[in-house]
Amino acid sequence: MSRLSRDFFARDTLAVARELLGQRLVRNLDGKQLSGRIVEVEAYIGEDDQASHASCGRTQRNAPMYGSPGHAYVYFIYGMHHCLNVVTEREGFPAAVLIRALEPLEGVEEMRARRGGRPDAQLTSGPARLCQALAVDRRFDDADLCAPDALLFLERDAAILDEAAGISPRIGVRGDEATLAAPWRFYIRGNGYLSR
DNA sequence: GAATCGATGGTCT
DNA sequence: GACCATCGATTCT
Repeated sequence: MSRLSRDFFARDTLAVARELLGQRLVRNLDGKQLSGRIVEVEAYIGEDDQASHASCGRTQRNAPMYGSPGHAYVYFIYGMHHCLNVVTEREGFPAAVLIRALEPLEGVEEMRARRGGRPDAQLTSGPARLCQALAVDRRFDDADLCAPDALLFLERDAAILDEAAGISPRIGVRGDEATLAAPWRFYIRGNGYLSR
């Protein structure tokens, strides 16, 4: 199973988001491997995207979005949750793909424990849920997901056919009409681990 | 099921 | 001091 390289992420964000469907997110936790298949993502593109954390320009918090593709942008939200993004496009242009849901593959028992024994359908079906299940927090902010020794990385798996891929506006975002309507959420139709 | 609401703290103006 | 790319419990229909 080959890892996704930096070249994969250094492209148009919508293309990266679409092609991340079906790929594996892998976490090495104390030697144990936890992984899941990506089933839902959202794209955040440039400072003109009102829903993006970069819409007000560069700050200390969103700096990783302006950095090198293939790095993580992990932010803390609502006083208790973490969310994981993968940075895309060229350095200097703020863009990223938010990983919104996974289908658990390896280390499911560990995920159940980390998620307080909740039903399996709720283990990784949300951006903050999957971070809790895979023990992803701000220690991974700006981490290089393409480094050979990365503890968090992406692996190539089967591509998702167009007829199996759904496209919709993003969830939970604020902004003007165009922002709310932008079809920048991608998901695997009918998958049991979607965030909603 | 759907709608509503509180939790809880980092970040930025 | 306001806001927040969420979650889970509670309170309805």
